[in-house]
Amino acid sequence: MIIRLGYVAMSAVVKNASPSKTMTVTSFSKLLDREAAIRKLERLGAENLHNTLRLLRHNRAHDIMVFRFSSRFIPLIGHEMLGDWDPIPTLSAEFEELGAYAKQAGMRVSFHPDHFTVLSTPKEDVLQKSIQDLERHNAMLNAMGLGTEAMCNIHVGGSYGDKKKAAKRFIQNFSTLRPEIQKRITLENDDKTFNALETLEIAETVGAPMVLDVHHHAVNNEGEDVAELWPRIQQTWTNELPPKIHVSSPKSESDPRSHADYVEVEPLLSFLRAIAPMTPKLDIMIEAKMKDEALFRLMEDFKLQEGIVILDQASIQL
DNA sequence: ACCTGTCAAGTCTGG
DNA sequence: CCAGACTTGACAGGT
Repeated sequence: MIIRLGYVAMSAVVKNASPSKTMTVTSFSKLLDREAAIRKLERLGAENLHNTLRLLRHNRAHDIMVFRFSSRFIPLIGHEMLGDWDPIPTLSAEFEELGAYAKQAGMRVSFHPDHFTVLSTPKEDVLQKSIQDLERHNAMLNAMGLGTEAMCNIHVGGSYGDKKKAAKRFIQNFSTLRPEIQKRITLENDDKTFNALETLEIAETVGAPMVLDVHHHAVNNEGEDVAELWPRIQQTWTNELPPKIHVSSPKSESDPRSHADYVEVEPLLSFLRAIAPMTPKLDIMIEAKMKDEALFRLMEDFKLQEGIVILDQASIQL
């Protein structure tokens, strides 16, 4: 099994390279010249995209081929206060440069619209905002010139006291999305509501690939053996992409759901060894506080293990 | 330079 | 029905 490691949005190594500089509504409102205020938002967006390009260069220098973009590239995008302001065409040159770099380097990039995007919601306004959010993420990927291999990972959402009904609503709402958006969605099990098996069943129904979060599974399950679920999870990856999993370690015994600074190698390795015989390729997204620093430390830990071939700075063979 | 409270968005819990 | 927690990086305003 060939495994590639990646990390999320920002670097612990590259300094002053935030991909999510922002502006609050309060400070935007204080600016008297609205046009100038909007230009400022666009400048922040350009800066975030430029910093992200710096991160991609850093990634390439360290053989990191898997990366998730920040969902906060453009401050206040979608806020009702800004009406029909559409900064994506304004920033098309920056988006294009970023996408071209990723594509040329053969990197796997993605988005993870955050928990305000909920397709299981019973509220029409929340649903519409969620769809708009997905549309914006899709538009950014298109502006980067990337195809449907660059995907948006989301959770199923809340249960509203009746998980079965919520799941049905998710499936119904998903089916109303434009096909282009549908093709770009992956579904991830969460740490409180929709567990791995429930998420898998929904993913199978709507035909979306499932991203397994091993840590979420550890804190939200009904006794399922995740290695036993794996063949079904893997089968949701019908496109050419290798399956992707999320990996992190619990912060502490008293706070098992929070993410630790680094990733424990042992529990990860036992899962990887269990699925290796049936999995030719796997991409791992590391979700640790120390970001790429955690990735490098995990690689050091892999080097000390038996039966692992180190392929380069960010990938191994097992 | 450093510290603390606050922040667009949604959901859930508890009062 | 409403306030606060959840979670997170970064702003904003203070010293």
